[in-house]
Amino acid sequence: MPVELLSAPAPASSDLESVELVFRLLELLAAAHQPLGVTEIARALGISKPRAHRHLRAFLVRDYARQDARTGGYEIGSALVALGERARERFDVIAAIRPHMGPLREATGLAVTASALIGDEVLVLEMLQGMSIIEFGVRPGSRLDLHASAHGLVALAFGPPQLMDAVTARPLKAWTDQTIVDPGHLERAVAAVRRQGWATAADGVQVGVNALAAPVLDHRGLCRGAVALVGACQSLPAQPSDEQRILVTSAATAASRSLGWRPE
Amino acid sequence: MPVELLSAPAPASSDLESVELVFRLLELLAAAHQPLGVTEIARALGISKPRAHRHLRAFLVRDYARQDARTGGYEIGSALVALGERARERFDVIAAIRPHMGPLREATGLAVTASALIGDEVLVLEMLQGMSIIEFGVRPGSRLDLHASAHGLVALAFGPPQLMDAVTARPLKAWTDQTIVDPGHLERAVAAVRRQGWATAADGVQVGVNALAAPVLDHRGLCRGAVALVGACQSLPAQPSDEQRILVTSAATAASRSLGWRPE
DNA sequence: CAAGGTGTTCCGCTCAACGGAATTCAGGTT
DNA sequence: AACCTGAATTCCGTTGAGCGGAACACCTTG
Repeated sequence: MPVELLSAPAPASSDLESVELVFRLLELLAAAHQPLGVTEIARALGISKPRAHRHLRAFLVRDYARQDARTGGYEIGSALVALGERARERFDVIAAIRPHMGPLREATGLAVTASALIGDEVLVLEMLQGMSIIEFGVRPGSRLDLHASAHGLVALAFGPPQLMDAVTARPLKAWTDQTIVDPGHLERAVAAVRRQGWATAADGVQVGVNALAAPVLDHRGLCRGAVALVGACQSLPAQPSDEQRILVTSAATAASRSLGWRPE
Repeated sequence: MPVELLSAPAPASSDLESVELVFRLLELLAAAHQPLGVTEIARALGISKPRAHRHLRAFLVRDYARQDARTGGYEIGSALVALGERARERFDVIAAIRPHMGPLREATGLAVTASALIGDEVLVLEMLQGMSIIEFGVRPGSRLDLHASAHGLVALAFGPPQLMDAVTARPLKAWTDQTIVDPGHLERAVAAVRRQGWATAADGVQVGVNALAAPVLDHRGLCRGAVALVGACQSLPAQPSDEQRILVTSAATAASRSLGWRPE
């Protein structure tokens, strides 16, 4: 089972409560591991049974939910698979990285992740499981903290300069006691990443877990995302082997080239 | 660019127009290739500008949309990536098939697709691109016709018997003049698939395109989905090579085993 | 600097959508 | 077979969430 490395989804509110409800219902269905009954759903969302039922019916006609033929329970529908894929495609870095992920996994035996830099967030778009008995990984769709993850450090080092301001504006969350929380310390770490062209973040989010990331740049030299290896500290040490470093950076370089990036 | 093999999404209506609107807006954003302005969106959906704006704001707070910092345009947000992934995970066949897709692609050089049998639909969950210059494929999230695709024939042959009734209840759509449209013909084709353990569907959906599919079965011997190769008829002939057949069927068998299936 | 295009906010009105109650259905249990 | 129990579903009269026209602020562009 993959270790969860994602930051908690921020609960939010707005007017337009009806829209809010649609999203809460979608998320409830997506999180459920089995079909849910109307009553159950109504209770979970704090709404009346007729309301839940009406909404579910509206979900059904567009395939955002499906109804189990035997039990009558409701579960998440296939429309979301298509929609999620469309959303993912839009972040076109993934197309550039994908072809290099498989070989990277074969060569290292470790989990491989690809992330994109969207606004001032690092979003994990794809993951291939490693080959060890105990699996690590980050789920696609997770957002990674800029100061605590290897993906994030790469983004800070090679992404737009205002990223750093956005991060230091808020206090840095200490996921573990190894997480960088001091802005000065972070500046130095990022400078080092910029110099060496890759980042690690041993114990940054989860003790015992390390990642090794390298930036994917586009034709203008802007950082569009990153490729990373993820593994236990024993297989992916804080000082990674030359081989590991070279494999990751050359995968990232290859992906960058297919985005039109050219060295110097 | 991948050839589109998907059946057209059925437009649908229900009461609860507010829910409908949320979905139409999501789909519009997902389909767009660039950020859209409020006015543009309002026009496309046939609603007033304030309404569009209010809805978009509600989308923003939950990350179902994001606003481009420079232009102020709206585009699809990261929440959908996570949601789509969750939806996909739920169809657990994919976890069983995934590990065998990469090697299959390496061995054949063709595109590899994985599908699940959800209710009486075949849903494409994952695709790896082939290695030829011209790419074929089916987008994840697409639904395939049972009578016209290799995935579908496998589902008919190894899935629940009532599937066939569901299919023959409606007239069979002729995608090309090679598509099987006669129920009797379909019965015989399915019987053949059941005997040989794999299916092809040359020109079934698109002239010049063929697929070779084999079933993935669970611990009870029920068909849960399929793995398939997709390619041009010249690289994947109507009568596939022994090598191709063996590669696909053994990948499917391996996936079946990991779902608990045991031979005999 | 007016003219025409954006995005955004305000506010009074209205009908879409709500919830309580009634109804139907499925599956036990006596 | 009759009776229950707890589920899903439908009905319908009521009402406030959310609508749209109008106003506003902010850009370009001629």
